[in-house]
Amino acid sequence: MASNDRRVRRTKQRLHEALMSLIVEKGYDKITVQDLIDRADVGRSTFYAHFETKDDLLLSGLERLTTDIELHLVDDPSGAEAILPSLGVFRHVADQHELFKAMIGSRGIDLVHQRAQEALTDRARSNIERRAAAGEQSDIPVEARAAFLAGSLMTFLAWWVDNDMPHTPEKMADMYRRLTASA
Amino acid sequence: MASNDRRVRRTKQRLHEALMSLIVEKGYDKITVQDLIDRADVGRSTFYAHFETKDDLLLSGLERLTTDIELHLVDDPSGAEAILPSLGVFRHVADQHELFKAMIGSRGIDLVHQRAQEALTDRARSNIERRAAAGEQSDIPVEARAAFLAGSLMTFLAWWVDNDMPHTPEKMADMYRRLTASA
Amino acid sequence: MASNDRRVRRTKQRLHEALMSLIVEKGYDKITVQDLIDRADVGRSTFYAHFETKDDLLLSGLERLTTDIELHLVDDPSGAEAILPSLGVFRHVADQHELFKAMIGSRGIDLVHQRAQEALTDRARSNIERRAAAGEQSDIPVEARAAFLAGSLMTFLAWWVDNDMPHTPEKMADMYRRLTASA
Amino acid sequence: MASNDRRVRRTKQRLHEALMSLIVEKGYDKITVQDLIDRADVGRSTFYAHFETKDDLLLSGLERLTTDIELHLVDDPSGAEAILPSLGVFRHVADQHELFKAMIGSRGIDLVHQRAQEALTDRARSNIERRAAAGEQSDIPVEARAAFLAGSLMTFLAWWVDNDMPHTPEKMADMYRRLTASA
DNA sequence: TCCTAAGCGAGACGGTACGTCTTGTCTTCCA
DNA sequence: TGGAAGACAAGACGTACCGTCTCGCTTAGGA
Repeated sequence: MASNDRRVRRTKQRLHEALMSLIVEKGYDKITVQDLIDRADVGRSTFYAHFETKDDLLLSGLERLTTDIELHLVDDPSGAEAILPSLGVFRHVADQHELFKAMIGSRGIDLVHQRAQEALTDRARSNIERRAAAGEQSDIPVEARAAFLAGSLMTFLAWWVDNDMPHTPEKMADMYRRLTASA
Repeated sequence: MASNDRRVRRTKQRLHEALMSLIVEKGYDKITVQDLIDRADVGRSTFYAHFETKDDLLLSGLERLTTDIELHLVDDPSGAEAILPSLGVFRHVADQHELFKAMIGSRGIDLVHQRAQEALTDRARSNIERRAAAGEQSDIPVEARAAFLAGSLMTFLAWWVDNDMPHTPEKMADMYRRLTASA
Repeated sequence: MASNDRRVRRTKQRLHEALMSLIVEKGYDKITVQDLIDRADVGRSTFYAHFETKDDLLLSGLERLTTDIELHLVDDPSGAEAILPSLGVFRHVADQHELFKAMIGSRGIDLVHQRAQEALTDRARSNIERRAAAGEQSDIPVEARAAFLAGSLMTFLAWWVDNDMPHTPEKMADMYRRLTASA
Repeated sequence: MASNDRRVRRTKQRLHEALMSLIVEKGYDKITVQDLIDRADVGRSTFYAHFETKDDLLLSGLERLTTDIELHLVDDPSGAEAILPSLGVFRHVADQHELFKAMIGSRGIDLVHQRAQEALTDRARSNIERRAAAGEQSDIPVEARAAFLAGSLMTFLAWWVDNDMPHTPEKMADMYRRLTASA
């Protein structure tokens, strides 16, 4: 039913918002289902009608996050094409510093880290393969290069938000580009 | 009392062994304190007399791990000096593949990942500073370089054990050296 | 609207039938409102539009039961007048053995037991009073006699259906008459 | 271990006391497990370590009740031997009027009613059989007589406590004896 | 050889969170 | 416009672990 769809969407939305605010406030691990339903003003069974577990709620909200990240993986217009153009990502993360610190910082959420890394790896792999098709060569396996590029970008992002962004997004992106120049 | 020391050491040892075997069997997260004391054949209060929590038991056993890793961070005798000479580490990890997969693989234990990364970062930082004192220069901040080198090595290790070591330690170390040549 | 009245009556009827069949199948206590509306093929809100609770549904259907019982409390034409002429009741219960076992057996439904006992007590009381007006005397209070007669008949009925009617209705009625001869 | 036995016994005792006081205060049906553990100052898991359900707690405490009742089923010293000598029981019930009203009154607890009736039936049956062995005869089956005597006594007790004991125990016992004289 | 204090196993305990279940209310759609 | 469908808030249920605790038994060193 359409009307129910609307109600359902509203309920899920409230739970996602509750989750996000609680992650920033007290950290994902300390959140209980009771916290979530109190904050979202939702019944316990309603929670379990829509999500299997707390992790399920988190993951279902993560698609937006990874989509967002991918949308920001666009080339700096002024520069040469990079395998993982990171400037947009650094800027996006800066915009929601607190949330990203709680999510992908070193004390962040494992699940988020994994998903984000997967998304970056996928993007890196397809870009590498596109270049390979265009004639570029490397004797380092594609998978290893993709993992390396994605992993070091995640590390860089985590280090950056952990230390409350000691450099500008531009400087970070520049350092990342130079450090991975050999890849 | 010497005898008590001996008994205490034996009790702790049994708990550490129980932890390690259970990590490989069912994964750290699924282990309960009850599992540990059953496996170690130890009383519940005895566990809590020696360790505050399951994490505490893990961490107290981790010093050996990080020490081990540091011991293997030695220069390949044949090659030039690297900031993070990784060959020994890849070899060491290969020797205990199952355990390291459960500990530092992408589905591994967060705490271990953090500690290992800290250890690598510390080593990287001090090596960079030693070189700086020797005249080498870089306009990328030491902290960023150290985080990058340690993080990408961890990522590489995780990718390697996740995929059940598709390459030899020598090939991995070579790839790591070349990919980080710009750092 | 007459048509609505008809629909309403039909809905109530279906719920009553669902209740009766479920009582025999799984026992009153285990029945949930969901069971009832599934069986009656009725919406949840429809149930609550007509009945406040499961007990309410039961009670509203009970009037027929007590009326029935009262209709069967008629004198055995061949015998002397009894305060509670039980033969018709035993026969009526025998006709719907399963249902009455689930309703007034010792594992039956409390509410039904209470209502039936009330009905019997009322009848006993008015019969006693009619006799008293006709000159009969007893130094045992009316209320006590009525409670006694009704209660022991209920007990007898319960014992009978619990044990799957080990005697004929005639034998039961005869025993009841003789055991309560002093009352 | 003796010490644990002592602790366990104390815990169970507190739960039984909590149950009894709550039965009088709000009625058995409205009591939740949470009420019980709050009142007894006991942890939730402790409750479930000792009792499967609320009913289990009730039943385990009921043995004392039925034993009590049986102990009071003794002959009135002054009178002739009765199958169910009720005076002691009426007196015992009077002593704990509130509790028994909540337990065996018509709005009482089904489980208790059943158990008490079983206990009375057993006693009646064995007394009847003893008499039969001594030469007494009746053409009414033993089971029917026992059920009748026990059931009518329960009814009488229920009626008495429901109406807040309108007669003395002696009067009640006397009425019961005379009403069941034919049995 | 006995004494005594610590280490220890066993497991009861209070407490917290879980995921499930049922209730009675409320909202929307549809015939 | 009223019944059907079913989402929802509320809250009790029984389970799983946690970290604390009390209790006796063992055990080994010092008297």
